[in-house]
Amino acid sequence: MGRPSRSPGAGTRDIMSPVEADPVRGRESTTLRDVAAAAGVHPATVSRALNPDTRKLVSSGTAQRVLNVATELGYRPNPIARGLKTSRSYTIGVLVPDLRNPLFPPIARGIEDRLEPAGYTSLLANTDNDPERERLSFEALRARQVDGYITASARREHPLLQELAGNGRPLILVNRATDDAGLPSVTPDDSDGMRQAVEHVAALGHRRVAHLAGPFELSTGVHRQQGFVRSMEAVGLAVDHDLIVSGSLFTEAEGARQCRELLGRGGGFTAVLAGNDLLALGCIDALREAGLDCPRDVSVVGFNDMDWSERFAPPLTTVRVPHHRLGIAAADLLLERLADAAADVRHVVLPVELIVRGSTAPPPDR
Amino acid sequence: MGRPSRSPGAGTRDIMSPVEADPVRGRESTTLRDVAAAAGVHPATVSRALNPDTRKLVSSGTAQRVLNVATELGYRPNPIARGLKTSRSYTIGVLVPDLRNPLFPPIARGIEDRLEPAGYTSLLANTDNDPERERLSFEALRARQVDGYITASARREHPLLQELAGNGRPLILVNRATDDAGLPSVTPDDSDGMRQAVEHVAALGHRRVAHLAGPFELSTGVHRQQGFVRSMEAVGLAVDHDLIVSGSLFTEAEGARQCRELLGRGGGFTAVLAGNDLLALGCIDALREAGLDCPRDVSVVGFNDMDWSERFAPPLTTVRVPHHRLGIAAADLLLERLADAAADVRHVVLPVELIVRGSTAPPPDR
DNA sequence: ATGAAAGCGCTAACAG
DNA sequence: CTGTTAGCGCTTTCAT
Repeated sequence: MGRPSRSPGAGTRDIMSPVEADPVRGRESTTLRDVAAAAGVHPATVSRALNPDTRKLVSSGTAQRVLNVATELGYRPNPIARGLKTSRSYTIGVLVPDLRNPLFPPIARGIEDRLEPAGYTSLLANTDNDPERERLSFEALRARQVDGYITASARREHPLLQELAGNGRPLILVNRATDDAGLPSVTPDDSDGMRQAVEHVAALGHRRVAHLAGPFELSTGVHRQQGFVRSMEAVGLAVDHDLIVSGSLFTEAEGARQCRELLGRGGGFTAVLAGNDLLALGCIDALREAGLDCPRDVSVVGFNDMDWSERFAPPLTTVRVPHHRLGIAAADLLLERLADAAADVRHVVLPVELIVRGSTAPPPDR
Repeated sequence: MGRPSRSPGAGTRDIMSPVEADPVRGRESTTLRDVAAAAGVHPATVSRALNPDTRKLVSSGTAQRVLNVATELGYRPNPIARGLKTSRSYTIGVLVPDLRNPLFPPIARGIEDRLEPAGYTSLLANTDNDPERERLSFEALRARQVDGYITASARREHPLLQELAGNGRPLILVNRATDDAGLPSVTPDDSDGMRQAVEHVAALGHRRVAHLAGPFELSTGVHRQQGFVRSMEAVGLAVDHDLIVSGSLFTEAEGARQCRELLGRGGGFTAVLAGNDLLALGCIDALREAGLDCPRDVSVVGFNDMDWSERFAPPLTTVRVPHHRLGIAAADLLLERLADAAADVRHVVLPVELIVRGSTAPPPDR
């Protein structure tokens, strides 16, 4: 307040509030035309002066003046109008199965962190892994004229995504990929994560190692399972197919069910590598139900390193997936294709890291 | 394919693919004009026929025909163009401090769940509790012509929000409120939650009860603190101001710091009621550092019932806040004001419920 | 009940 | 360098 630094000689209209040029009904925002009128130039000139890409088309004198007038008037370009003309909305659609799954907030955040400096905003939609809902969400986003999509909802076979790929707007897959390599993707190194987990329990002395597989229709489900099988062989452990139980969901309840099934098959395992953390959590519950302690009787390894896994009882040994960076990388890929629609289709695979905590220990003595 | 139901006499152009009227360059989507041309009516008529609110202005015959043609051509209205005309975007801006804070995903999800059936999409932005970032986010949302805002980022004194309130677009507060009651809000019953927590530990036999307060500039911080003081008095326990330690953040690190401060003051407490779960978690850590066990030596109660609190070591006794419903209610309030800008400013307070788990127990014997 | 015409705010040729 | 002229796709008077 009372700061004197206002340019004094801005004409003779100092009787009016200089900034509030609008009539009383007020809320109409100032438009390009208003700026043009105030600066004494044509609207098109204002447009050119205000857009960095075209600014060089206008004399730096007028450009400066226009800029000043614009800020003075508090001019805010209307991207809707611009979008109508340019058919770009500077909005991108982000689809996730469910934001409440702890995996997705960091991914979404990573996407936003990368997109925002580039002038893009993201429209987030939850699909609940429901194809119908997903289709609707894509429609809604498409209707909003998003410039591109990033989805974390891919299944290995996913006709809808194929279809969208030909749609004209770029589509990036994050966390999960389709079998068809036609779509750019950013995924964690699932099989290497499993390798680290296998080597860890093998080093602890476990020989009978079980795997709780994730859904087969998801890349994360199969890649981790494949990684498990291959790494077991690589470290010279027998792969007993009775010790691999398939799952249809990545949930705690499913993990518990799988674990019970495993136990029902006769058990005899001392370590369980789960397809993800929720499965691992459910597994630990089922073990406890059966009177088995983790890690004393059975070691359990998760996958993802979801938030607070270090606080669980026991603290979870798990493979850390850099979800935030997954989001950043996906946004990068999208930006790349937005700039050049013919850019190569890339598949970025991010390294993962085993975090050893309290849910793994040497096998019990015989 | 091959369906015969196409009006036969639509000219003589049956030599062209009937559906794919677009030239090969294809991806131009079909517009109102295309539908009009195909239906043999004026674009304005199509507009009227397609909009439920104006459909009655057109004969049911033409309306039906237009509708058919529209679906046949796969017509999708362009909300951008419509928005330019009507200055409504059917988009609402949602601001949260950080999506990675487990509080906010369920709120965001609740908002989406309620808004989507009403035809609205939400634009989500993270503010990191940074006023500058918040201002930028609001600008970005405003620029996108959102029809309204819901923010979970309110501080008790919040000039920016006051300012926005007069902005013409409705603004709803969720989870946290401002001191100024001028803005509609949906909040948990913070003081009642504290009452339940106080009564719980009192019933267990605790007399020396401490409070780790949340940030004073947040309504959740003060209301819980006030609830603490009042309820302590109500149950006849002394409020020792040495047992109330203020905090400046809702984080685990801050909770640990507060707890150490409490310990440094001489201790003598047997229960700690934390301003939220993260504070409680940090507190338990600091207790452990000091060689104290929760709940054997000190009982701890959190606030929020964040996901997986039942899995922590020890499972957290905490006050459950219905975050998803908070989001739904906030969306309701917004919809209400969108329909009637002069609707009363309401303040919805949602009930909360103490969930007793393993972090509370009777005080140790002397 | 429908058509004509204008325009939301902006950008993109095309002139000059 | 800057002004003219259209027009993005839709809605809305105003006529008819």
